[in-house]
Amino acid sequence: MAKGKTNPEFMTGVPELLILRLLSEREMYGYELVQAIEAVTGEEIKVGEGVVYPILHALEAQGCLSSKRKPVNGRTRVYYATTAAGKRRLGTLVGEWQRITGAITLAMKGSKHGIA
Amino acid sequence: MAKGKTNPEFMTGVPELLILRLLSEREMYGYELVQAIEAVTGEEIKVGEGVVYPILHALEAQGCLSSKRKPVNGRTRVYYATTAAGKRRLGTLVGEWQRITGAITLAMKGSKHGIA
DNA sequence: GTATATACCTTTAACTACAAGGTATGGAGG
DNA sequence: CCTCCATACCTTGTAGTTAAAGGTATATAC
Repeated sequence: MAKGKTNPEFMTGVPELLILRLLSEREMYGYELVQAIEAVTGEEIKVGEGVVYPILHALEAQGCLSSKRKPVNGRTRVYYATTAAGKRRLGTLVGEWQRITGAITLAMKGSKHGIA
Repeated sequence: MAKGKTNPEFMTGVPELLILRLLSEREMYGYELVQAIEAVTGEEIKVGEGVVYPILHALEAQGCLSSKRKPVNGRTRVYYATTAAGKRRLGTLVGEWQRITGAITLAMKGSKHGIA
């Protein structure tokens, strides 16, 4: 099936980070997360449902998320919220993100392609 | 063989970015790059030879790098240097990196897990 | 002579994002 | 009524990537 490029540069772990970040503010459902990610990143990052749902299921299986089904207008929504383990996981990911970005910024210094 | 975790968070594309960045300053050989990456990132990022060599070969196949063999003390070193295409590729990657980090910074704002 | 550092390389495994589909309901437009 | 689109859930298959673990070989140090 898939023809387009997979695993684009610098995207590994980003969907999980954004999902945990958004759910740490308020509970949301999958379809809502897809649009919320686009919104909070200024339309720069877009993830499909095929990315979001597997991550939600995996995080729930790990105990990082809790879910509850809510019927709304005949449709069923599955709302997810972060657990204590989920907040710890988010903290870990944020730390990793800062570690990597810090290292890259350091490595890029003093170049015409420099970042900082 | 492999048992440990592969594809760690936020690392996709990072080795290629660092390799192109280092080679844009001066020509280097594979074994040297492994240690240089560790050095310029303040020991935060370490990549093995099994990561570096395949990337060097792929970039050369794409015309982003040129190579020349130099015998040194009985051993053979393969020095790589960036071509014009390699510099363009580096520019693209840096742009992507800034786009993603900018988007994440935006998304993380106003949280206790915030970045900026 | 044995171990370590140098220097090249490949193979295997695990993970991940993405595309492309599939199912189903409700509302709007013709 | 019928079609289309948005909503809302989901799975499957593929390609690309890193990392670990090997394999080969030479020079130097102990």
